[in-house]
Amino acid sequence: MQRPQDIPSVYSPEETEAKWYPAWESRGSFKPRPNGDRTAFTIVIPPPNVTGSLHMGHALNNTLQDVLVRWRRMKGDAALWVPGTDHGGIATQNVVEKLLKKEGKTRHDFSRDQFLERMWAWRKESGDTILHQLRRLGCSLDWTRTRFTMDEASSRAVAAAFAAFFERGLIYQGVRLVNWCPRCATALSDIEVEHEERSGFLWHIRYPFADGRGDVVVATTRPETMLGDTAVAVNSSDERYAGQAGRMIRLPLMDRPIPLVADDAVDSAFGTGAVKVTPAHDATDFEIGARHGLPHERVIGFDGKMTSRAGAFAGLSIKECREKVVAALEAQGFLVKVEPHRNAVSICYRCSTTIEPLESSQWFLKTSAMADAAARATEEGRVQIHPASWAKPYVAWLRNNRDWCVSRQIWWGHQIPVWYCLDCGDYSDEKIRRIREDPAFKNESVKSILREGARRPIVQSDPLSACPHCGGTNVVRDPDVLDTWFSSGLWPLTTLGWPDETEALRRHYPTSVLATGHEILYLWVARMVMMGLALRNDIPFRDVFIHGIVRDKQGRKMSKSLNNVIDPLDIMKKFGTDALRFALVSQASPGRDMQMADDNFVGARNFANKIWNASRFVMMNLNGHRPEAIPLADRSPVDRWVVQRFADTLSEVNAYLTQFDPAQAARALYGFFWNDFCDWYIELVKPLLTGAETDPAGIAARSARQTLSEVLDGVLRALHPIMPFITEELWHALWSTLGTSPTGLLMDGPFECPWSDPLSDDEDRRGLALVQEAVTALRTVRSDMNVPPGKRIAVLVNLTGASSATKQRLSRLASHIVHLAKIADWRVVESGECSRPPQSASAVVGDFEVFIPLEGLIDFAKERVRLEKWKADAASSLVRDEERLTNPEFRQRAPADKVAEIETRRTETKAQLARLDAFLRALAG
RNA sequence: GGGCGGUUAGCUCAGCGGUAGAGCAUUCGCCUUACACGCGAAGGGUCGGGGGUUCGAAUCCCUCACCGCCCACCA
Repeated sequence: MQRPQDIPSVYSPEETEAKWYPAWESRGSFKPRPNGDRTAFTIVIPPPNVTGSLHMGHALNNTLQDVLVRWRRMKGDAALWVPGTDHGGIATQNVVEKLLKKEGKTRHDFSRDQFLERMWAWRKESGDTILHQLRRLGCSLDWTRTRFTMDEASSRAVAAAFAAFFERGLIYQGVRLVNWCPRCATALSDIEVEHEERSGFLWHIRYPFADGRGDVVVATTRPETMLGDTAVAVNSSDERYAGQAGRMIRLPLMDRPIPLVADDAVDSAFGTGAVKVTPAHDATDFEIGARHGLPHERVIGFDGKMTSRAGAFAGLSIKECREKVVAALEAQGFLVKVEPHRNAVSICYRCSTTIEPLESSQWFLKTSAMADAAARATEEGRVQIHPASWAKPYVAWLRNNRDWCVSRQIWWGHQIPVWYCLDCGDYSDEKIRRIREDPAFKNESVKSILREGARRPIVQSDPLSACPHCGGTNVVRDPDVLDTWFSSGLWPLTTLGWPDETEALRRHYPTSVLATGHEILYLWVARMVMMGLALRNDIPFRDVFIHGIVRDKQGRKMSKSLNNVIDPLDIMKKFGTDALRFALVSQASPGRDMQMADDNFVGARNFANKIWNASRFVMMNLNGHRPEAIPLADRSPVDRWVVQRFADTLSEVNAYLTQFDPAQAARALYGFFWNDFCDWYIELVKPLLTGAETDPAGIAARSARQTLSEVLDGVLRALHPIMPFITEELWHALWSTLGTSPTGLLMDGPFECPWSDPLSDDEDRRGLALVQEAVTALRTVRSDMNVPPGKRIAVLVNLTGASSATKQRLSRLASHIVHLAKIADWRVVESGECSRPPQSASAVVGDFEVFIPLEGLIDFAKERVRLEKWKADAASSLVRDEERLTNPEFRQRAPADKVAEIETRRTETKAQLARLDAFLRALAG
C-alpha cells in the first residue's frame, strides 16, 4: 500500500475506474442478494436502441438508475437492475439502410434473410458498444440477465402476447386509413407521427355544379388530392348551402361527377364552409365518406407517387403533382385565390418525411379497455408518476387513445406470428400467382390479397410447414413485423421470464421504479402498464421517475444533424466518470430539462479532486493510528458539530432520494463536503493534528482523528451511489491506512449514519456559528485593511455587554478563532471598562465587539466606508423589523415564535447599531 | 384550439409563505505544510409586467407579455 503522503495530489480517474468495475462484478455485487427478509428493489433498464452508441441522455438516464439501485442496495435491499438493448425497429433498419446506400444498394437488392443477416451483424456491433459504455459509466447491472428484445425468450414472449390478445379478440386485421411514411415505406401508429408548423397556402378552388347553374368554392391546403375527390361537403346548418345537398358537381380536371353532401364535421366558419372530400387520403374525409357511402379514389400510392387513378398526373411525385394541378386549375379558370396559411404538417418521427394518410391493410390492437385499466392504475395511486405534474397528461392520453396499429412493413423486427394457407383459403389462381410473384411483398396491395383470402389465419410462433386445418403445405407467413414498441411494452415481463412463471417474476414483478425521459411516456410507459395489466393482471412498476432531456448550451435537443452532441465517453476521458455522473445528477432537477456544457463537468471534476485531496489529508493524519471508540460526549464541540452536520446531511440525502430528487441529494452532499467538512472542520482541527504544540496522544487529537475517519467513511458511503469509483478507491485506501483492510466493498453498504444519536443538543451548533461569524468578521477586516496574509494580528475582545452564554462559548472556543483568524494576541475584557485602542479597526460579532489594533496599517477612510455600509445594512433591517413589530396585526396574527424571533433580532440589531455608531464616533474623534 | 412548464445575480440554475442562494464568471489578496482542479475576502438581483389574497409573497390566486414543450381530424 502506498503511503498517503505519496498519493498524487491530482486525482486521475483512468486507473481507478479500470480497477473497480471488474472488482465489483467478479465479487457478484451486481446480483441481488438472496431474499431472506430483504425487500426486493428492481429496475429494468429502458433498453437503448441498437442504433449506434449511447448519448448524453442515456448517460443521464442510466446514471440516475444506478444512483437509485446502488443506494437501495447499500441500504440492504435485494437490488436487481436488469440490462438489455432494444432492436429499435424502424430506427435501426434505417441506420443499416443508410449504410447500404453508401454501397449504392437498397434492402431490395438482398433477400429478406440476407438483409436480416446484415441487421444482426450490426446489432452485435452496436449492442456491444452500448453494453461496454454502460460498464464504463459504472452501472451496477446484473449482467447475467442481459437481454435483447429480439432474443429467443423475448420472441417467445412477443408471440405469446400476440396470441393471447388475438384469442381475446383484441387484435384484429383490417383496411384503415393509416399514417404512412413513404420514405420508411411503412405504416406508423398515431403517436409515432410528429407535427410541425409550416407556412403553406390555402388554395380556393371553384367547383362548378354539373347542371351548369352556379358553383361552390372549396378551400384546401392540399390541392393535389382533389384528383381523388368523391364529394364536396358542407354543414347541414349552413344557410349559404341550404337545400343544395344532393346536387351534383363536376370535378375540375378529372371531369367526374361528385355529390354535394351535408355533414356536420364541416366547420362553416373555416374558409368558404365547403370542403372537398377525399376519403382515400384524409382522416376526416375517410369518416365523412363512410357516413355517406362515398367511393374511395386512391390517387397517391405507397411510394409517394401519383397512381394511375390520377389520370394525366399519374407517376408524378406529390410535390410535382401539386404544382401541375395548381397550374392547370389556374389555366382553366378554376383557381379563385391563394392565401398564405400556417398549418401543422404530419411528419415521421424517425425521418421527418411528410406522412401520407393512406388506406392500407394492417393489424390493430384494441386498446380502449387496456388503456382505461392503465389510467385507473395511476388515478388510484398504484402507478405513481414523479413529478406528479406528468400524471394529468399521461392519464388524458390514455383516456382518448385509439386503436394501436401494430404492424410495420419493414423487415427488422418480430415477424407477425400469423400464417395463411393458400390451399384452404379463398384464393383464386390469379391471386396465388400474384402472391408467389412478389415474395417480398413490395407491392402492398398483394398483402391485402393474402390477408383477405384467409378464412382462418393461423396464429402461432413456430415456423409452420403444414396447415393445421387442411394439411396443405402452401402456407405463407404474414410478411409484416410488429411495431418495436410492442416488444418494448412487454419488456418488464419478458426480462423477468414471462410467459413462464419464473422465480424472478415472482420476486421482482412488479418492479419498483421505471426511470425515463418524458418523451417516451406515451410511446413506452403507457404501453408497459397496459400490457402488464392485460397479460399478468398487475402493474409493471410502482413508480415512474421522469427526468428531463439533456440539451446543448443554446437549449437545443442534441442531435447528430445539429452537430451538437456531447459524447459521454469523451467527457469520461476528459473529466472522469464520477465527474460526468455528478454533473448529470446534480443538475437533474425533477422534470426539468438541462443544458449541458463543459463548465458543468469542470465543476464536478474539481469536486472529485477535492474529495481526493481531503481524503489524502485525513489519511496523512491517520497514518499509524488505529480506530478507537471515543464517545461523542468525550469529543470536542467541533467534532460533535461536524458529526451533527453529517447526520443531518445524510437524512436529507435519504429523504431526497426517496422523493426522486437526486439533484438535491447531490447538492446537499457537495455543500456538506466542501463547506462544512473541508472549509471549516478540517481547518478547525488542523492545529490539533500538526505543529509543535500538538499533543498527538492527547484526547483532542485522538478525538479529531477518530472523527475525521468516521466522517470521511460516512461521506464516502453517502457519495458512493453518485460517484462510485473514487469513493470505492478512497474507502479502501482509508481503511488500509487504518491498518484494517476491509474484506468487503463500499458498494455493498451499509448506507447509514455511524452514530445512533448524534443530535443531542444545539449548543455545538450555536458555538460553531459564533466561531464562524467571528472568524469571517476578522478575515474581512484583514482583507479590507490589506493586512499581509502571514501577519498575525492582535484582537481586543470586549465582552462587557455580552451574555453569559456568549462568554462561556467564547472561553471554550476562542482557540479556534485565534487560529483561523491568525491572531497573535487575544485579549478579553469581561467586565468593567474596555477602551478602544487607537489606530484600530472594529467589528461587531453577535452581542460583543472586537477591536483590531492596526498601527501603520489602518486606513480610516476605508474603515469608515466599511462601517457605514455595515450600519446601513443593519439600519434597514431594523426598519423592517420595527415596521412589523409596531403593526398590531402582525403581533396578533403571526405565530408567537415568529414574533419572538423578530423581537430578539430587533434587540440585537439595536445593540449592533449602537456599537457601530460608537465606532464611527471614535473614528471621527 | 386546448394542456403543461419556464421567465430569480453577467451565464447556468436552486429556493416555492417569514430579512434573496449556489456554481461559473468578475474584482482584490494569497503557492497558509490536503488540494491553484486550491484558500480568504468583496462586488453584483425593485425574483418578467400589472392586479389580488395575507400581519407578511420570489413563493398562493388572477391577468398580460415573451420563450419552450406536449396534445388536437379545422380542410
